[in-house]
Amino acid sequence: MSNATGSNDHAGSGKPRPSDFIRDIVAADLASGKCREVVTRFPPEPNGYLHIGHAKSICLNFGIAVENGGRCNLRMDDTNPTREEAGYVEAIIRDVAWLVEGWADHCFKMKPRGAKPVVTERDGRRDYYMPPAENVPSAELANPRSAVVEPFYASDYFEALYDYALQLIRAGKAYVCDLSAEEMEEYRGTPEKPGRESPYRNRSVEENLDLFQRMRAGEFPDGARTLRAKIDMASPNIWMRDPVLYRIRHAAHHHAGDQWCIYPTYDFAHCLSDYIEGITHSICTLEFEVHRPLYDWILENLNLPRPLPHQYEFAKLIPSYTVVSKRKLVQLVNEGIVRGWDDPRLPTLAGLRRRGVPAQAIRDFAYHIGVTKYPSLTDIAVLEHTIRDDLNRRALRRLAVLRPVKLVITNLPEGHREEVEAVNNPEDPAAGTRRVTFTREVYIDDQDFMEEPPPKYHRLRPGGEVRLKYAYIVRCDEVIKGPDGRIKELRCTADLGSKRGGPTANRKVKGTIHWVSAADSIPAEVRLYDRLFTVPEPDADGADFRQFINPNSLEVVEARLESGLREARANEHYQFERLGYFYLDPDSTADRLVFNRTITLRDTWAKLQSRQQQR
RNA sequence: UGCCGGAUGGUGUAACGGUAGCACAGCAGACUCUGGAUCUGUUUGUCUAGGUUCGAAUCCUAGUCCGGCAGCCA
Repeated sequence: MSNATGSNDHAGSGKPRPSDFIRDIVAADLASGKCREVVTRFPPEPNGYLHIGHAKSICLNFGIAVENGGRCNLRMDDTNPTREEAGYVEAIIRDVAWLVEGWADHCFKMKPRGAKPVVTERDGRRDYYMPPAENVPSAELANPRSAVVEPFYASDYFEALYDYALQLIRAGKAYVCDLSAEEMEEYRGTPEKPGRESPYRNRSVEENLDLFQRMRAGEFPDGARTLRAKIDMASPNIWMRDPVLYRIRHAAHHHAGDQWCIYPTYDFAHCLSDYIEGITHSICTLEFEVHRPLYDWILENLNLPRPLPHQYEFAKLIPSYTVVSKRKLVQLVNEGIVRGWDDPRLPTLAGLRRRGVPAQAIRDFAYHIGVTKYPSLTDIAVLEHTIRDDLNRRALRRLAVLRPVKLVITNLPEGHREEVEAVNNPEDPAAGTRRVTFTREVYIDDQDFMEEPPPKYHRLRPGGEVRLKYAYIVRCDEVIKGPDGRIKELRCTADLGSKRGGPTANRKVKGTIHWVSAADSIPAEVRLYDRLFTVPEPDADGADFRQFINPNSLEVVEARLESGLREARANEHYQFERLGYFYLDPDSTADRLVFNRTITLRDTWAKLQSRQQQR
């Protein structure tokens, strides 16, 4: 098939375009001429924050648009006024724009602010169509309060949906039902037993029309009546047993205001929203598979003039060592187990972003996990790998000491101070070098010295040698302890000829450790994050996931950073050498820096050590 | 036990009747002024039983196991 209009590069990763059963269908539809352009949509309900699971869906929907020169609409699936809030809409726009920026922003579609569907006559049939805004600068797409564009909203189609409901009634395919919720449940039957027809099922068209109009006019209380599709109460598929299309809810809507007291259900609104926007491929998760016959039934019974959208289902992401369900995320936030929706320990896009995870790494993750109909548990190590892989290439290297121990070089004069040259990124020579101040007294990390080290320990020990990165090889002569027995300082002598370019520079020593100048470094708060849960599936078998919370998911240390980090920038990713990747937190102030550890470096020593301990 | 869907190494995925491949994880080694990165090697797999075929992960039959569905949630 042709790539003429699409990118052959997946998600900006340089990897070949992916292939999966949905992309195969899209390619076949294009090849057969079943559709000429590809239009997808990402339809979150604005009642929570987007998370890594949504990222899979976003990458799928936007990816298909990018690869085929199509477009992808961001749509708020907001048909239930009692659950949804405008505040979430802004967060969703921000997260989506962040995730697709630089990759799919040209396919990312919103609509002119305030626009409603265009009404036309086609072949004597009334038609509603909601086109996207054209030529929108990407800054506007990323601005949740843009004056020119806004997302698509299912609630903008309420008038059209009402009209479609009227058409169904007139065709004798929908009726107003007076059964209470409890009665309806009873009439519905069970999966094994067919349901019974409602006594209101055979009302006349005129009576249905009258009643439905009065439902809209607010004549009945919540729950008094519903509009139902007239399909088949004996269907083996529960969703075909005269499903509810409209319910009465005397409640204001976050977007539509207070003009409605009847609201369409998901099943009625979703397929028609897709149609109205000209969606070709409506991609959703597996739990909607059994709804597909209803999706098709509604569209096919409306005599619509344009091509109909089709629904395809894939398995949603289940990541290990975290939870992703809206209810559980809300619980973590509301119970104060984490500090908010953007807590860096959460799998929310806002949390991952704050932690320092690049959007590219999330897109790479989506690429690696693939798309199938098999509901699998995905090892979070795959995400950790794509994060390290991306950050290794781009992060600026800096020196920082998390748990400082003083090291004094006795053969250097009091007040000695010099500058050494340090590499900014060994993966990227263009990143250049910088000067770092080296002094007689430095700090090293307490893990880099042991009085009685285990076998294979390559770092500093009494009488042992180690290289201070970019500076000298030092030998530990003496360990000075305070009255409490804790190490106060390490007294060392340096091999003064061992600096780069010096006569003994090429001497081999087992270990190289990082350091910062005692006098020239700056203090900072560093937040060390670990997985939020201690088990791969914290919510398996209906167990209370809170019992598996990792008590050490956050550790705060008072660190010392090389002084150049005073100018650390937000949005810049840093590697603190030998420690991991770090990212400036918005809690930082002018005189107090706060860093989040995005992720540690791969640590083969730690692995070796834990294996030794297990023996 | 109704309907819909699914099953390939430890995990995730590819192979579209023709050599079971890739990634992550693991293990072993090389290299290294990051125990990082990089490179090399390597352990482990087609749910079961029949059938069709020169040939089956793939097609057929039967079974097993797993997931989803009985909101006026999405």
